[in-house]
Amino acid sequence: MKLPASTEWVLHCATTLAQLEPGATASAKQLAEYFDLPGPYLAKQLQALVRAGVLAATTGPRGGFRLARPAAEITFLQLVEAVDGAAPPYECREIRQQGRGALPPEDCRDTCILARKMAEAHDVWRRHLAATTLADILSELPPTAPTRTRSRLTAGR
Amino acid sequence: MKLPASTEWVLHCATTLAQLEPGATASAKQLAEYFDLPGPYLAKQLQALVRAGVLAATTGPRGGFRLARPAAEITFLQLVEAVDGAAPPYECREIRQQGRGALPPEDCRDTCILARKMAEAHDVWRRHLAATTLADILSELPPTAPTRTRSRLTAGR
DNA sequence: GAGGGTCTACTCGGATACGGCCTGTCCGAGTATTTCAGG
DNA sequence: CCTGAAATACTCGGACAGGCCGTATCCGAGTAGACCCTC
Repeated sequence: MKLPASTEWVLHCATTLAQLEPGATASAKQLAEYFDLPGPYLAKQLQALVRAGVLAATTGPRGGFRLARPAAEITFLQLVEAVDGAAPPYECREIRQQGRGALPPEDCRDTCILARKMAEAHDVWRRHLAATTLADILSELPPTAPTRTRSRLTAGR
Repeated sequence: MKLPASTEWVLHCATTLAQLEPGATASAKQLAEYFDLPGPYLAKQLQALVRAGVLAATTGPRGGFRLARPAAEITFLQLVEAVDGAAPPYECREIRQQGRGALPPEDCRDTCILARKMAEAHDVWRRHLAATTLADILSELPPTAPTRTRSRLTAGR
């Protein structure tokens, strides 16, 4: 069970975008240089965030990405599932109904207990990530962070 | 973030072994036929459980696998991490210290807030899986299950 | 000086190769059982 | 009938290929801005 490395990228990029003044944008190239990441591949991940409705993109000069909603309404779960997908890690393939020990269908009306326990754990994980928003992160940053971020980000403009 | 398909296999196999009488064993071939799984590959996963100290293996005729400890002391977490590894899914590569926006080391004494939040979610997940033991599963099965399982399992002996 | 058209340069968006891990398979080492011969 | 050893068949254990997903890269379509020419 491994999350893509791009998960860290989008979390940091979203935190960075949340520090811009409302309406301002940052291009994929700027963000890539800000974190020393492969630019085109980072752009691919940011596109996924646009498809998920978390980011909004504008083309042309001075264009780029910005948050599609207030930072308080963007959760970690939305960011993670945008790049990794929302499929649960444990997939029940109903092996209890296969082979010599196959259970009869009438004993399988309810979902498998094992699958249910695994799904519960996944639900706890999702809830924990859904409880944290970008606004929570910003409130824990030093007050001088946004200005520093903005200046360093636009240094290569 | 995806768990191996063998996760489901070992959960079901461990539940099956927990239904045997104490000291009895079941071979990889028996378990494979019981669930219609690829035998050699299943054996590979069961070996991982042996290395993790969850199962004990005895060779020779009438040999096979059995639980290394009472069912009440075997948690889902031990089973899952035996086949998938204990590495956390989110790996912080400290990209905050790279590129144009690199933070100075004195601002990075504490672990990254993003990594901490992700680690918390992973901890919640692990705790939930650690709270469920094989004994809990057995208590939710119908009382007739163990005898049925034993007879079906040894049918191909 | 003001306005309109064109031109440019920069942006996102999707389609295309490479590498690593999971899946699946095989064969070899070791051992408890079984068998059989001898006493 | 009992004892002992040897043969045997069954088990686990680790080493070997194939396929799929994540990683990395490229080029094309579209657009907002800037420039310049004209009135």
